[in-house]
Amino acid sequence: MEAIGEPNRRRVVEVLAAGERSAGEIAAGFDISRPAVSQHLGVLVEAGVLRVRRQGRQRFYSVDASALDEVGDWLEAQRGRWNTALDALEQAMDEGES
Amino acid sequence: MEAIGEPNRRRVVEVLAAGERSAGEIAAGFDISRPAVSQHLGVLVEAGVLRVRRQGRQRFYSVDASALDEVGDWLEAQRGRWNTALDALEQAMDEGES
DNA sequence: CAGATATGTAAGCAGTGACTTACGCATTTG
DNA sequence: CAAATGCGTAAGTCACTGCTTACATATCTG
Repeated sequence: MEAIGEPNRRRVVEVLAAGERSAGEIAAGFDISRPAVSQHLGVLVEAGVLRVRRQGRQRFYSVDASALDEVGDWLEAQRGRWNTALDALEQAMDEGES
Repeated sequence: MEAIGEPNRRRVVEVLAAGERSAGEIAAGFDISRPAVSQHLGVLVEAGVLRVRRQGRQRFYSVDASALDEVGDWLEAQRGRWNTALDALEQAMDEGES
């Protein structure tokens, strides 16, 4: 789930949150080249965050609903790590201020 | 505040949460070389997360209490970014499931 | 069928960041 | 004062990652 650490990929997810879009439509909203976006899409699909639906010569991407949980868990894990440090700090500070 | 994104640096903060330590003491707890730790310490000081106190030939590092807030803010900002995406997603899912 | 369209893939470049070794500088110690 | 100790700095390596420019592939369209 490290896939969602990249800003552009986060944006892709945000865009797709509004609904299914074709690769071209998605890429149109970015300044980077279309292949670059395509690569990001590939990473996200690989990570299970997105799904692809082929229709004719187009490919429609959408967020995999089940990924919601995973993303949430990942977020929590990230938070948890820091909270470990923060908690220790706060505690130390409180004690030290005596 | 990007400084605290690196795992080893996070560990440094955790270690220092227990109290002030000399550079050598800190480095002893890591597998990487002493200079590498020194560099991490430098970054953290530069970022305002740590303070240094020179005493003789030793340098004692400790967490800067005021950094607590900044770290917290940074964490919140990170969360916020993702929540933007997550909120949109959840909303879209809820609507879509009709 | 030939050309256009929609998209992925390959290959390579460039920036970044963490790490290592080597070295320099101050401070303590015998 | 010379050696030892505690650290930081310099310089260079390496891996990773995102980007770009070709190029390949599949599908429509006239």
